[in-house]
Amino acid sequence: MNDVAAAAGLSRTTVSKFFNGSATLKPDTREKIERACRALNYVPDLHAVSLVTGRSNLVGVVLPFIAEPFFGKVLQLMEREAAALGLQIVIQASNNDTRREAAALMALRAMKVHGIILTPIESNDNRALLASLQKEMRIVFLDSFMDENCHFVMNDNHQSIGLMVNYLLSRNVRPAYLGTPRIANPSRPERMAGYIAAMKAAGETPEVIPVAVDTPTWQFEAFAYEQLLNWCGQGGLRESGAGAIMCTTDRMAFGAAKALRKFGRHPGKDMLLAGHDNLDICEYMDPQLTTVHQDIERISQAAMHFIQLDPAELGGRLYQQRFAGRLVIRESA
Amino acid sequence: MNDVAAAAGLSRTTVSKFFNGSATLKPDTREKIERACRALNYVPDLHAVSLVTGRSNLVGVVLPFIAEPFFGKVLQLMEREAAALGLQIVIQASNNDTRREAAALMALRAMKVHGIILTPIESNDNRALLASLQKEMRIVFLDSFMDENCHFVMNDNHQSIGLMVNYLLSRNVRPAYLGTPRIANPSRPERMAGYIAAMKAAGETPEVIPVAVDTPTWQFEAFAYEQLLNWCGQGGLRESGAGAIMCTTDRMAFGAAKALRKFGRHPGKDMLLAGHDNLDICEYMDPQLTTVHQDIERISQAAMHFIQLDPAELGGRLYQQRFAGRLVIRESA
DNA sequence: CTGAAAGCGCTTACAG
DNA sequence: CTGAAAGCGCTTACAG
Repeated sequence: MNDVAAAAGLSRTTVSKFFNGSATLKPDTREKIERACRALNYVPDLHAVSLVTGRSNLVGVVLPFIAEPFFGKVLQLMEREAAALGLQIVIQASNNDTRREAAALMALRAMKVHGIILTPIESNDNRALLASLQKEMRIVFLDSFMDENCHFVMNDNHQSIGLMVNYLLSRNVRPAYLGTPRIANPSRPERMAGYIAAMKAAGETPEVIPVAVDTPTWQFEAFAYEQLLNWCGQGGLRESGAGAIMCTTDRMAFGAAKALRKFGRHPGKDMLLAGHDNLDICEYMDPQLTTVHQDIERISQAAMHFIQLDPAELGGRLYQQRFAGRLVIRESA
Repeated sequence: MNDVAAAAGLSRTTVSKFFNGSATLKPDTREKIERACRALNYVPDLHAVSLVTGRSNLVGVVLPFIAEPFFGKVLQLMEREAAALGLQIVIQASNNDTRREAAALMALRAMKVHGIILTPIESNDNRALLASLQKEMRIVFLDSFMDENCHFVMNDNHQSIGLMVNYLLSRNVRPAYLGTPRIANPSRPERMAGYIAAMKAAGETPEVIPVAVDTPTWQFEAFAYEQLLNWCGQGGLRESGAGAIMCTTDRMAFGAAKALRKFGRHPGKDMLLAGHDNLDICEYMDPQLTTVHQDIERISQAAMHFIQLDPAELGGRLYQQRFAGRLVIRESA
């Protein structure tokens, strides 16, 4: 910066003002600085800036897994938002390990990140840590949270599940429900409750497919495949009278389809099948998967919007947003 | 840090040594410091550390897209490596836009990142920028590069494609080849050359499916679907005599399967179908996709290994690694 | 609109 | 093994 100031024949203060967007600089001065920067290939040292200002242009994102298609898409959308705001994303995966999650959070704190976007693991291990962190920095929960007393952005599960139940009923089939493994809070109970409520509202008896092993796995396809195989093996298909299997995620529907085929069924023909999320790959499954689109565009936008929000604007209120899903009808139902 | 030093009754120098892993501290001293840190909930300010040391624990990763399943998986694996090395990943997506790519690179430079892992866009726009950046910082190319004069880690395309050609020939079918859209350099020409070479070596005539519009798209499924639809529509299926469609990526195989079905073919039965990469979803396609597994575990590891390598260890040599693929036989071929 | 000065929280020789 | 001092590259009142 000294060099730039010297080359431009100005003081460091003036150069600093230039980078902080001061409107009081003469066009002439600006140009001199721009020229000097270009000549010296100068870019301000962000660590020095962060040290003195006490904040950085970094935003931390902590997700259970990065390669999970839903999270991958959300991350990509958030990156676009971040870039537009001049923010950089530091990405960490907790890998469903509470210690990794805690370490990631602490590292982000040491970096004085602008804020944190977090999809927490379903566990109480980091409850205290999170509670104290929430006091000193901006933290918004995405898709999942510990308790209602936080900022969050997520899908409107009640609405989106209701949409699918009613659509399936309108096709004159009774959907049996296959729920998520024990990982996503509060989406798991919310979606289940949404299914039950919508069925009852329509005067139908809900049928939740029993889950043999309720381990907190992220292998949705394998989980659904095994649970449904089990159910079919025990005569569930015969006894149930359900005309559709309604899954809480697309990935589960992919596993369910495989299990149905194994039992000689043709998903979309003699047994309707529905997912939830609208992953890109749905269009290329056979049959193409009918699902509900989560509004990940707005979810991602809202999360990043919160990060750059001046806390004063919230006026002490909690930032809590739920976005409505949209039915996407394809071949499977 | 002053507070910690005071609380522990020591000087800042000593506390600093503690964090920099000096072995010359008395156990007694260490414990005092640890206690003080815990009491004060202290973590060193990384920006101050970076400012004075001139380097950070940040590593920049620039990919064309984050939600691309292959990149998502690689990113996840790299994050795990980074965490183990005490590094943090700053992720940026170029979105196939050279200006975004240039901006990402400059931002990473301003952050004094430890190094950059880059999958460049196929374009010459940032050639000069990259050349100058390569001189001042560690940059390793992943899966793709501009010219051979760089550090890179990637799949051994010649080997992996040859593997599939020979497998298909061993099943007594002649594979026609559907190549990647114009985006991946040098993988696209390498794989094509690998196919042609393997066919010729086996005494067979190569058959490359002509591509109508060679736009640089990342919509692999849609691209393959359209190209194959075109080809089938023009009687390619009838005239070719090929017994298998060999695709350069799994995602293309998904699109190809859809096109084949549209023309009344049954992938895996009356027309074999093969992919490349071994995405997780392959197992849940119908038919399950036969493919070749890219060794993304080692590719990711090697990339991160390079980042934390002391340049002196290279002794001026280029770090260039190609990893062999592995055949994964399922139902489609 | 511009300049001189203090300070952000650390590390690193250097001296003891 | 520990302490006093300088300095990393910026920003921010403050004075002109």
